[in-house]
Amino acid sequence: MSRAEALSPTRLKDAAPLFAALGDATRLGLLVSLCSGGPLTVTRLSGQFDVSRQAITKHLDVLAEAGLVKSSRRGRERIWTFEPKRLEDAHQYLERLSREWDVALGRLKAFVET
Amino acid sequence: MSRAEALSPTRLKDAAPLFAALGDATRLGLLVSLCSGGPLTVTRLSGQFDVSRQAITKHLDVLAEAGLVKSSRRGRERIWTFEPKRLEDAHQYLERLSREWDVALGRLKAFVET
DNA sequence: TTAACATGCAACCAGGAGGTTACACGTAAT
DNA sequence: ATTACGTGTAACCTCCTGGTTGCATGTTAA
Repeated sequence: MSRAEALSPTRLKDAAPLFAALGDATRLGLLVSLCSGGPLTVTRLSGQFDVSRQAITKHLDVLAEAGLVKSSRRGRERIWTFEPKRLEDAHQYLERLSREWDVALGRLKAFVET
Repeated sequence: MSRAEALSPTRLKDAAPLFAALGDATRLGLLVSLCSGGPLTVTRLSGQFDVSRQAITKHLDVLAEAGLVKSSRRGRERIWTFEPKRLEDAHQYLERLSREWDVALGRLKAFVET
């Protein structure tokens, strides 16, 4: 594995869990809250949604597993914060795909013109 | 709904199904195949994966539902092609999120400096 | 016209995802 | 010291997802 590959997963297949984590309306809502509302606690977050605190905890665990959020304890409460790095990864995956597409289009154009 | 909103869904929540469609390794593989390998038929595609043709069909249906692929009949076979538009949408959703994050950081910085 | 091929459709199955309720436990506030 | 609060854990439920097999149907080729 090269250094470039170590920085962010090379294979597109590795992006699947990341996109899966983004593929839920509640989780996207949580990300937006943490983005714009700053670090928040679980009970605070669950006040903004129609599901129980425990359900929100599960969603946050999924986001944490994907590296999209991070948590830290402070006294009896746990603070959740947004983690922008992995979002950049997802961004790059999409760009890689569309680049591949553009290359294919280029090949097609070259073929047609022959 | 403004014209800009009509072009691509406004609410981030609407992005969930799109990301969910991307959140599966097999489906990402299909997209890559269709991107770089050009339009392909179902049986042709299923040759590249370890699952049955019917399973691949289901995945293609999911991708089509999300607007990521398109299909057309030609004789007895159905040709599947990549559809780059929605990928651009996903791209924009991610950018919107990170922009929101940057704005929040800016607010924090302004607050600290006061 | 028959045989081979590509697809469509339906039934079915196992496991995981998203949700709930109930309760235990540590920490803060009065 | 007691009460209130925030969280963690566990059991449970339902529904969807990803997968299978079997068979029917339409289309091309020999």
